[in-house]
Amino acid sequence: MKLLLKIYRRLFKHFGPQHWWPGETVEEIIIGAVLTQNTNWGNVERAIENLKRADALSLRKIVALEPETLSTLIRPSGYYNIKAKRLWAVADYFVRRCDTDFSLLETIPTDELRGELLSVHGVGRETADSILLYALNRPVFVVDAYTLRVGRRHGFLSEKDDYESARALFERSLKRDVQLYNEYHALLVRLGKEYCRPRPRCATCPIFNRI
DNA sequence: GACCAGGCACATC
DNA sequence: GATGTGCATGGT
Repeated sequence: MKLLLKIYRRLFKHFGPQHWWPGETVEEIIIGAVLTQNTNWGNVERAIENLKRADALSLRKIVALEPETLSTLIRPSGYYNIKAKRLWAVADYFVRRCDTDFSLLETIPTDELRGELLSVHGVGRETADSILLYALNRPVFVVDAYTLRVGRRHGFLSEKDDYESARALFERSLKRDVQLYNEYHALLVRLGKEYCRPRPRCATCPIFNRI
């Protein structure tokens, strides 16, 4: 069996399903994908809670907010001035593109949609791919800091691997499956948080030591 | 107090 | 194309 599938099965057996993305609606997932950039998810939840209380947890509401109001609401998620601009740009894109009726995007090829997202200010590869996979159910493998750290430390990625080469490895090693990509990424984050931290280095990884 | 957290744009070489 | 820097809150 392929190594990456074997690793997935071990992770799943050890941790169980992770129930990602932790968001109630498509729009909440998109908003969270921007707010979580280089930021602890707990802080993102506070920001989302603020938006909810202000009845502004929707892309249409966000484009209508004053910049200062938006940055104040999302303040707990950090980088709030920058993220206010990014979140507004993403909201503006989806409002213009489909008026937040996401079913209208279903006929657009994934690569094309990815290109559009990457052209939006504040949307890089991980944010684009998180939106594609978790909000729009496209089979794109999301790479992040955890993926690279786990992969390099345990030898299935090299130091020279970057975002795109890591994504290519996962996508050619696994069947093209939204649910599999969803769960796998979430499990890698879980492993990265609990065991595969920057320091101290984990001496007894419960997953990889037994492969 | 240091380190970390589900990145990105921009400047500079 | 590679590398460095600013952005900021809140938990450990």
